[in-house]
Amino acid sequence: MESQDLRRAGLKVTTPRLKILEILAGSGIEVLRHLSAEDTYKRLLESNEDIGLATVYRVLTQFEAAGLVSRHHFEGGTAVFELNRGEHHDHVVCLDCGRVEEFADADIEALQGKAAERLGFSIADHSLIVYGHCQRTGCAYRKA
Amino acid sequence: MESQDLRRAGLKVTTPRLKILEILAGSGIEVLRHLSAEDTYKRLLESNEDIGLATVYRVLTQFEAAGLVSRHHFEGGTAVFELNRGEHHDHVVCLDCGRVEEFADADIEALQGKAAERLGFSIADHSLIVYGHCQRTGCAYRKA
DNA sequence: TTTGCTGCAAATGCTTTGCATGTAG
DNA sequence: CTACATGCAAAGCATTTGCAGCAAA
Repeated sequence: MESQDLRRAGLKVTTPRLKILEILAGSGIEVLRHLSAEDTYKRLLESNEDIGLATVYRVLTQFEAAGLVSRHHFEGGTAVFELNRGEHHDHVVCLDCGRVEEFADADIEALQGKAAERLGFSIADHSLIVYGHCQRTGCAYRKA
Repeated sequence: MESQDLRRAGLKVTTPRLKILEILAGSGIEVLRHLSAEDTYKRLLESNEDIGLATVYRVLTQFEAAGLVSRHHFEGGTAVFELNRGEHHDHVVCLDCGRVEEFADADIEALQGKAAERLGFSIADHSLIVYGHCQRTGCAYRKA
């Protein structure tokens, strides 16, 4: 039950929070994993939920603070959110169709860490995004 | 002469463009290498230049299109610009003082490339930003 | 009941644009 | 002279916030 996650995060269990968590968790489909606030809002409307956009932003921000979701800034001024599933990973974004794929590479992580240490930094976080073009059928239809 | 760079980029040589290029190039000091539009604008005012903020944005955007500068989105909603000096590099940003350091790592580049290819992407670009805390004297005074 | 949540509308911060004027080539 | 640049003010977007009403515990 998702209510547990909310309680554990010290948040009251409310409809908006449950529904948003559901939407983030429900779309197991990888292409739909990364949602903007607006995307999430639209999904809520489609589900006939009467939840304001401001609440969506508030809830997503709280989820982020609670460690339930991650916020990413892919290019285009709009932030996207994704449910945390434990393991860290980086992203590849298709410039044509917006498709987002994930990958994890321990070697890259290690090298990053070394580079930052060499400069006298203790690492708190990092963001690695590769932009490219995917060679998939159906590509380019989402951006249009 | 910097006018050459402008002409080569197909841009008319005007005072705003020259001054902005100067500011970006002039501050060889590494800490001052990454400037927001607002930062740049303030420098212009300090130099008694009567140039509007809108022009700063326009010029920086043109410079980016011409390949003269790169735009980065470090966390915080504000874009920063940096003069291109040929070699690609990544960034480490101090969360306390905002200091930005650069590093280049061919191994990371190669691994990124492989990861993206494995997913069926041809790479166009990428952004790697490490956030951390620098252990420097004077740290934490810039953010305040 | 009490504390914390929500919706709405207004405010914010960064960036872009329309338009009349100015200027490089 | 002509095309492109600039300045200013207004518009645009994504996101945040103030506040009165609501709801979870």
